[in-house]
Amino acid sequence: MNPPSTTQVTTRSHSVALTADCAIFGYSDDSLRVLLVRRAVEPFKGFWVLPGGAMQQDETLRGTADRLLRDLVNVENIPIRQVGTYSALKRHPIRRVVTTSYYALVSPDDHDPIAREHLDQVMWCSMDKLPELGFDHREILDDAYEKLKDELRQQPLAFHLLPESFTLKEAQEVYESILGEDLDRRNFRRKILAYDFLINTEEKKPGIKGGPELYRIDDSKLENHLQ
Amino acid sequence: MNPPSTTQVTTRSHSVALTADCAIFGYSDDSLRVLLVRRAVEPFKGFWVLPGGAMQQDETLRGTADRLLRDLVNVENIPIRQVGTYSALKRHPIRRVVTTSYYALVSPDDHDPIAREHLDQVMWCSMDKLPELGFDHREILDDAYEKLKDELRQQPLAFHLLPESFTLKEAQEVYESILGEDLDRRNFRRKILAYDFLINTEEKKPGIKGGPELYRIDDSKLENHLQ
DNA sequence: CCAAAAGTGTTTCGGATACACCCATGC
DNA sequence: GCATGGGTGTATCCGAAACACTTTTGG
Repeated sequence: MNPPSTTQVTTRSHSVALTADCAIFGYSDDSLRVLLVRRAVEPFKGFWVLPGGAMQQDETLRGTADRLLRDLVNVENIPIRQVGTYSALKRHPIRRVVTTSYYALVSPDDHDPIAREHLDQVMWCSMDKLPELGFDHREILDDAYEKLKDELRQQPLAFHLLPESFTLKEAQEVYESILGEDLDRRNFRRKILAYDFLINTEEKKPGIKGGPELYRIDDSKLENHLQ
Repeated sequence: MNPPSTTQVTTRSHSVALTADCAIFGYSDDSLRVLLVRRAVEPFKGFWVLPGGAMQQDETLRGTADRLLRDLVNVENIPIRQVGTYSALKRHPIRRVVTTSYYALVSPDDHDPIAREHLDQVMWCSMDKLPELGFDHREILDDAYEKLKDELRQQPLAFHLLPESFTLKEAQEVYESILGEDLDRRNFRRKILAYDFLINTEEKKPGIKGGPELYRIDDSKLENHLQ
């Protein structure tokens, strides 16, 4: 049995690299998607992976994740949550890399830019059709997706995946594709209309039979429901 | 906007130390307790902190946490969960230390040994009477406690805090002190007896009016309910 | 005008809560 | 024997789930 000296940092750092990896979720073309990037160098050259980067000296891990989001999708102040930290010995085949993962939710209003420039190196990949991922990113992504599902059941997060105005049907479809289950239309409407952050714009979405009403979010009120 | 090169580990490690800190919870003398150790060196010399240690070269963070538990309370194979990773720039005043926190639940059958030897450096501190903690350990402990509460509401974790045999009243008291609310006796009994992992030992606990029945856990069945 | 989708209310069910009496034991 | 705590069953409440018809619009 050791004395409490175990509480000190007694050992040298073995040049462990610290990184942040980010599962950036979006919703488009009727499916939940995650942003993947293609590795340009070994190891796992040519594999798709979650975007990630090394934590800089003057940065927190959260700061690293924020920076990735700025660089890749040019957004700030969107919901982002820490998921977990992965430290298996051989998760990176060459050197010791410990990574902390986050997930983030971006609206389709924001996630166009990058797609045009690096079509061959970046993709919004449907969660139904994931390729093999490099490193342990499949496990990291699965954990992030599970956490997203857990949180969505407890708070109305999914609206961050919708454009500025949307129909309730569209909101329901986002919920359904994240949770992977069908929801009753009337129960769903009742439930989310019970919140006070949905504003009926009094406009109707053209081009769709039935003439569905468009809603938008009162951001300041939505914040009361988060966390 | 950066190209996907952000996905590579391009920067040098700045000798960031990686540690694991552990909120080890136990239940004794009618209250939920957490194991604290007293810092023997600067910074925060003399302050109480959560037990923690540096991740070794051949170790995962989880391995570090397991080692702490072996050294401090001499237990293995008890429930342990990762809570979060803390990377604020000045959380350690001298060097950069990033820590990943865990919480663990130990039974009173296990948590005697250390207390005798290092009475002045280790204590099982009631969660109601926490001293000021060094570093950001108060925040880490609060987060761990919140996570414990969340998980307890969803799965029957608290039995790991009880001795081998116990009365339902004792189990209820553990639940009540973790959740911080009073529970109805009959509803509580109904709920946990509905699980199949409680075995009535047919013995009664002596020395208590009413002659309460003693129960024990069928570990293999309990496992079905965890995670 | 007809097909497709949107909008709306009520009933039912199940789990959680509230609650009161009898029984066993310690002193 | 009496005070204290243990053990048990039922009525109620509330949120979730199930369910069908009318209205609006596009073609």
